Amino acid sequence: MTKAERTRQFIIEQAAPLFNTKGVAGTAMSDIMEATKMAKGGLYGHFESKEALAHAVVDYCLNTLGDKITAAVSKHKTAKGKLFAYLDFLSSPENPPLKGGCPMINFGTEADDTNSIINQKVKKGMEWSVNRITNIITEGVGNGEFHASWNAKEFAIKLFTMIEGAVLIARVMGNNDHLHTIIKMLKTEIEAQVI
Amino acid sequence: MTKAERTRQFIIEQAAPLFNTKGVAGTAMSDIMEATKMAKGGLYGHFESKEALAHAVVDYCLNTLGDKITAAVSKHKTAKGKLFAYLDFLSSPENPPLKGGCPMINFGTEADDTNSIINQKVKKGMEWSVNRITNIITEGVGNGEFHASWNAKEFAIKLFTMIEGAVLIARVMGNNDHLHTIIKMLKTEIEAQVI
DNA sequence: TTTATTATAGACCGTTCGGTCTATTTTATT
DNA sequence: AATAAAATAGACCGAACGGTCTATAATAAA
Repeated sequence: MTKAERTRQFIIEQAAPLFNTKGVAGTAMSDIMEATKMAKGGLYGHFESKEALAHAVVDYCLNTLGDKITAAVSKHKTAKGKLFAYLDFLSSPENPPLKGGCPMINFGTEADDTNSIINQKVKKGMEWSVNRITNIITEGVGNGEFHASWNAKEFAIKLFTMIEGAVLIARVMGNNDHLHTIIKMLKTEIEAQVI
Repeated sequence: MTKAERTRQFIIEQAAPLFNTKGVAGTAMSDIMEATKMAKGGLYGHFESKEALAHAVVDYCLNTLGDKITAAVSKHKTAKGKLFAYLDFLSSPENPPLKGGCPMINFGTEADDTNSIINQKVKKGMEWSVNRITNIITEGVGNGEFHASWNAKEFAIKLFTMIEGAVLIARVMGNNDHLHTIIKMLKTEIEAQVI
């Protein structure tokens, strides 16, 4: 890793929480100068525009989140264990994977009507998430852990939808009461499919 | 309604789709000047700041949405009919209640970390929404339409969470496939509680 | 119709925006 | 240690930002 690559990565990491909390439009390059303690020329030597930096930050946030989920999930061997780990991972926003909350919600909401490149990135992230959950369930059905009649894709959509909705609501409400309620319900539904 | 009141309302209505699609930070007063065909002085005669206009717009969006839902729901007499009307109302974003999507998602996401006044407004809107759904279910349980064992509050939270999640995902994905799946599932769950 | 009041246009203000450019420093190569 | 290359600081730029102010125009009251 060259110095340039390290500095580039450093900028992304410092900028990520700013973009994720204040939005792309709400974050100024001067904010990032302050966070990195770098001058303007230094930043623009690594990114040709604020837009380009925003793209790198979105990629970084999405990848970081995915990696952390993978780490949490892959600790378990059973499909049920993996699904529960996925849910538990999200239910402890005291130790949040990323400052500012879920980047799919934040960047997705800001970009949907105004920035097709970021919108596409988030879309891919969402598809990837649903597919990951679907695969875990399919696996569990395949090895006899869950009832064969369980519609993996449909429940994956339901789970992902409920999680995203609950995380959004938790952020706005400023507490995790509903989030915990939702996760409890999802766990009950999963449990009901265990043979 | 005085002229000033009418003009003020006109500005809010023209500004609402802008704030709701591009965000508060992403919308400039010059955008609103263009939309209203008014000069800067005209706008600032009715609102002391962009922030004050944003507050009025958030109130307007939330109230408009609430009114339209009320209108759709109150056409029906049974609790099941009301719940279905609520779901159907949201499942036709071809005829959206508001350009830019759900204002609770849009303003809630932008404001959660940066604007406590708007955050509070959205929070109230969410609590109002959950209460409204809870009341419909409680009513249905009370008049023997639904099973007495149904936990109204819990299902209301679940319904609202799934709807918000699904609307968010529909916006990012650019289609309503998952939204329809979710609504179908919710209708099935409601149906299962009908006596 | 005159008069008092209100609403509006648009020039203007200081600040901040994203972005450029060059001189200088730091790093890597030999 | 000398040199070539890369990285950085910060002055600078024009445009756009939110906001003010005053002269004028439209409205309402008499």
